[in-house]
Amino acid sequence: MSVRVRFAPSPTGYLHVGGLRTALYNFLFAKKHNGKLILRIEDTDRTRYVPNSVENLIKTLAWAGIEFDEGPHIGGPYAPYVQSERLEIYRKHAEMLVEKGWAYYAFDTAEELEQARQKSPHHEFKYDRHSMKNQFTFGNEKTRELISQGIPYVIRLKVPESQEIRFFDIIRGEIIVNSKDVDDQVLLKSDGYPTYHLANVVDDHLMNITHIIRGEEWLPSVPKHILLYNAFGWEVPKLAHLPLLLNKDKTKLSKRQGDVAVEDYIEKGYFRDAFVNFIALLGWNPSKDREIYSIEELIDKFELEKVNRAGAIFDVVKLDAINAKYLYSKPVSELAKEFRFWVERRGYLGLSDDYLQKVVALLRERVKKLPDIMDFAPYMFEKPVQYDLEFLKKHWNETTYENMKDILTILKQIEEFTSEKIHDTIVNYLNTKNLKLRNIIHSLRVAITGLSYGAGMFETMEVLGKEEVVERLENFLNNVVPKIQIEI
RNA sequence: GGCGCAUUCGUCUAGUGGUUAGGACACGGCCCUCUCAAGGCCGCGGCAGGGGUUCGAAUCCCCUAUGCGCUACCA
Repeated sequence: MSVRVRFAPSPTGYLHVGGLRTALYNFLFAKKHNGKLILRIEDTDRTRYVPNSVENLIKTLAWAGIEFDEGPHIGGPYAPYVQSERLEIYRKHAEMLVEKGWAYYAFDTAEELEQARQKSPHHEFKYDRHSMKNQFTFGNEKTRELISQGIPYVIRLKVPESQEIRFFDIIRGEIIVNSKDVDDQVLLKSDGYPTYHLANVVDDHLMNITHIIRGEEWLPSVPKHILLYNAFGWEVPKLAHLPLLLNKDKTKLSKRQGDVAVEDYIEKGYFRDAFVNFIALLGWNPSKDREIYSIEELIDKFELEKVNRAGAIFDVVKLDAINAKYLYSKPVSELAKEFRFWVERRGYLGLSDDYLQKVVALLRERVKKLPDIMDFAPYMFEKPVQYDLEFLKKHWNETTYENMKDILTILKQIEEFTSEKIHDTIVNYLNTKNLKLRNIIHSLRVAITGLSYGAGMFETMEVLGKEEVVERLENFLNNVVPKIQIEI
């Protein structure tokens, strides 16, 4: 049978980076085996539904390069792909289970259950079908009567008293759980919606899913699912439970401790391929001495069997390093195109492609992310508004002003304003004064950029252009120096 | 509390009975140098602990510890 896998998120807002990794592994696995990737929306909790999150999810996944073969946005042979549109299917299956004796009606209210839970000291409450309000304690006749009267009810799974449930996980191997530790899970809620467990099992079967690849937090509920598959007489799909993505303190990755929404990282300017590359390597690694992989290579090398079992901490520092590697190796023309988006968003309009290319080429090795260039070197976009006086003080002496004035004069005479020409011109001048480059270059840098750091000074001047450089120097000498004279 | 899963440098990981336990990021030093980077070289640093099995264990088994997850009419 050909591979069919699914990504089944809840529409509760944004796409979590853990969700992206789950989606990515499903995607890689599907592509690797020429299978299909299905998007299924698990919106069975009406209280947590957030409008527009499905559109958002799809958009964000598309940003990462993950496209689906079937889903609510494109349809498919197993539609609908939104669980809230499949309510009758779940009800029918839940009732089928009751008929077969695998499930039963129960009438306990949420408050009653809550109270019962309060009584047990440490979360040790387990639903007792022999003492609470349900089909067994009430009898079939009364149960029918209550239902016909419209009394709210749920349908619960009748879990065997003591039975060994064993299953095989591709990543973790064989796992054995005794059914005495499994609760009589609610399958159909009193509002008519199914719980995750019922909907998931029914849909995975009806949609012919061959492999369930999902987060480790689902591992403890697999026994319930096995019981359901058995009750229906269905084959259990292959299982693979992925290790969790963790915060620095090793708890499950969550808000509060940093950004968890993929959108946050898009917003910060990480490259999609770098981000996907990073995420893919959290919990899986195809080799021992490489970490930069294109999506095609990831697909080619992906193996569920090689996925790690232990959780992985999401470390932004490492992400930055990988993003920087992409930044240093992508073609400048491509980067400039993308850079324009960020630049214009900050309100720097009307810059030429040529200029942006030069700026990127000059500064990309000094930052981690494309838009960081604007923070690192604002002077490439606007005239300096502040000057690093602390730094200037260290390099300024009684002759600096006159030297700089002379340099301004000779710079004006350069016809081809290239970094080599600028360099030679200034060095020649300094030689006549018996000075070294280091005696003037730092002050010059502050005068032109306002900062103590940046790309090579001559290259920077070339990119800024003669007119701009002259203007800045004149302004510095005529207007800035008099004002700051006392301080330096 | 119960059940489950996990445990190799600070972090991501390679490793599947015989390796000086490898790489990357981070960190430190040196080189390069007009600053800041990038790059090159060097260094720091790890098999949670204890028992077995074995000629030999990071690798297999058991125990302990620790961490995490689940324990909802949430997913």
